[in-house]
Amino acid sequence: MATIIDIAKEAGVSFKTVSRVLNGEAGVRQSTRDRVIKAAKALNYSANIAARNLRAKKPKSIALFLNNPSQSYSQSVQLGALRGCQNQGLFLRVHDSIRSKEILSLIQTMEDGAYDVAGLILAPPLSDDLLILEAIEKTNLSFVRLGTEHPAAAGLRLSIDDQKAAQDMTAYLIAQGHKGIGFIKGPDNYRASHLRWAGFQNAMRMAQLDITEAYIGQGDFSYASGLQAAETILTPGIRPSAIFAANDEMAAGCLAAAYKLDIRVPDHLGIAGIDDAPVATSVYPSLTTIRQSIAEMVEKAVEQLSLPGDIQKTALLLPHELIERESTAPVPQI
Amino acid sequence: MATIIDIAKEAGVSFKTVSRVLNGEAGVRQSTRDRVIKAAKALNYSANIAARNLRAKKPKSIALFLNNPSQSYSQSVQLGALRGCQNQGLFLRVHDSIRSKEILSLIQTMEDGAYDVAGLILAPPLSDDLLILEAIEKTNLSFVRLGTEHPAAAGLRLSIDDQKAAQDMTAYLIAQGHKGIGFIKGPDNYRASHLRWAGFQNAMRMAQLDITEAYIGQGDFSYASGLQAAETILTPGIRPSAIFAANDEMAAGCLAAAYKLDIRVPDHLGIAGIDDAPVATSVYPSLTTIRQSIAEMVEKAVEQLSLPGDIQKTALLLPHELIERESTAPVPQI
DNA sequence: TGTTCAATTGACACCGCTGTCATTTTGGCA
DNA sequence: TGCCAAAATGACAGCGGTGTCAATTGAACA
Repeated sequence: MATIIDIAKEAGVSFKTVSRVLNGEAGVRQSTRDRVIKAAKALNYSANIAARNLRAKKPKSIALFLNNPSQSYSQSVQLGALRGCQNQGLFLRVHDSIRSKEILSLIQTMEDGAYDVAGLILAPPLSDDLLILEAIEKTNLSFVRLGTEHPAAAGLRLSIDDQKAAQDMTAYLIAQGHKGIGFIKGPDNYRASHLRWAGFQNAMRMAQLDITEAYIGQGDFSYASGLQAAETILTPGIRPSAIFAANDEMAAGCLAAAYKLDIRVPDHLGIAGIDDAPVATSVYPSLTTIRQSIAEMVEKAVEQLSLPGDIQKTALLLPHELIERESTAPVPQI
Repeated sequence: MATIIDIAKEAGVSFKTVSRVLNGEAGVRQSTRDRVIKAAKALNYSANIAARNLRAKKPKSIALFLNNPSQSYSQSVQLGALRGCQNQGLFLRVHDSIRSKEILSLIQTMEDGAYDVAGLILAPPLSDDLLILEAIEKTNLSFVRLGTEHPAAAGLRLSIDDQKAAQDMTAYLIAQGHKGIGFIKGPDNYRASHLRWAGFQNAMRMAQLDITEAYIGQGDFSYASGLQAAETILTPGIRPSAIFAANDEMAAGCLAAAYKLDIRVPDHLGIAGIDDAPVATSVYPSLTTIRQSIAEMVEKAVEQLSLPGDIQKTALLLPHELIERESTAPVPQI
């Protein structure tokens, strides 16, 4: 375990200069810089983040607020947050499924300096909870909102372009020959729900297809809700030829409903979701979906929060990708 | 953010004494100890792990070797490891699905002091890879092996009682009235595969039921392999009335096979798995399974490795629990 | 009551790094 | 060539703890 002192000796400079180079500070001659970098490489140096943070008096934790019914979503978020914190040498405090009131009082405590938080991360649906947002805005805490682009509050917003994603998927289904397409909405308190719904409507309108009221269901992003909504949609004699669920867990629920009602997928019913959750490839048929890398998004969030200076107050749209799997197929031409 | 110095002032002792109390060291009078603890509580003190590790020169990382085809399993392992490392103030280096040869050379590097590793964690199937185990034993690195109790090498072993778990599940199926029970084995290079298979055999023998060769399949713990194995088992006219898969992903595969072959679950076929993976509750019907807390197990592994002194060289068996869901039901009496 | 030795407690350095500020080089220009 | 400001570099303290070892205290005993 080489230290900057070892490097200093090796390069024949003071350890402070090494510190400068390693932190990319200005005021070091290029030739010196090169020498130091070469020495660091030679000694296979890796910084002691703990010591660095200690002296630099960086805040030492990130608070993650989580309250999502989807287990896989929560897992991904936590994984990403944890990885990001490791990289930045921060501690993560996960606050899972606690009531708004508790969150409010926690925020107050943090504002008072407890836990030495660098910032907060709000996962949906908390990221659009006006009560909470308002409370945070009153403090001077930095925060990142996940899965929303709504400018309801300051703070960086990180999400995919939900509307475009849903539009893409709907267009894909239409291109496959579907005309009567059902949609299962996410819960109202998620901003993404509205955008995905809007994207669906957009694509339908652009293709001059009607949206049939009876084909639209309401879910809460859980498997059970998808199952129930799909059962309601599919039970009458006239049915959609495809159902697009606002997330994968609900899409898995649709699959279950189809199974119960003896409707073959994808032959008689196409099903699509969003998220590319693990479940998408552990069901039969595997789900056509939109991939978004939740873990990476959260990792990025942590990174932003650990940066010095104020956080950007803009929305960052992350890329998404349509993944074609077995749950959809071209509609046979009659 | 109170420091030990604040506590020292509050309690009227030197900061060194505070340090002693906080670390549970001997040689502090009980009355002093009480005073310090009271002061610490009053100031809502929480230790700065970074500073502590810095001076105490604790090793600063844990290496996790991972090579598991099951995504959810890998996720859980990582989540647990990451949490454990956070608590101990350690860094985690995840080495995912790399070849044995690379692992070997990595181990060598670590033995030479690189990364300052406190220890290694081997997730199955690596935890029973004799080549790797042999290489590690030659070093003086501590290590924990997950999902195995086989004394093939030193190092702590952490797992559930796989044999007992499989036996429990089989007995449960038998109690439901099943007589012809199929089994889908895990891959040979997992110790747990053999134990689960043995547990299945045991329970069948104890119930004086024959094991039908044609009802036994071979999988690799992946969804696809479960699907394929189940298709083979279920295609002939005579079929088992239940299939017990050695993990949940394969059980999900069985469900898919049943669906493809138009066999209703649980009415005409019972299906059970092991793990209580997220997928168990995102398929229809939801899977009867054995719950084991993988994340907790790994968290415990990290804890063990961060402890000073040599690691125990025993096997620790963690509790498991049978979860009854929709994929199994009593066999109707004729 | 004085002495002794173990039980307590405290003083101080230092872990690896960054912040501050002083010092040394450097290059431009008269 | 000499001078000076700017650029480059270095010295040193200190972040919040722990390790070492010395100093103090207290109880037991003479």
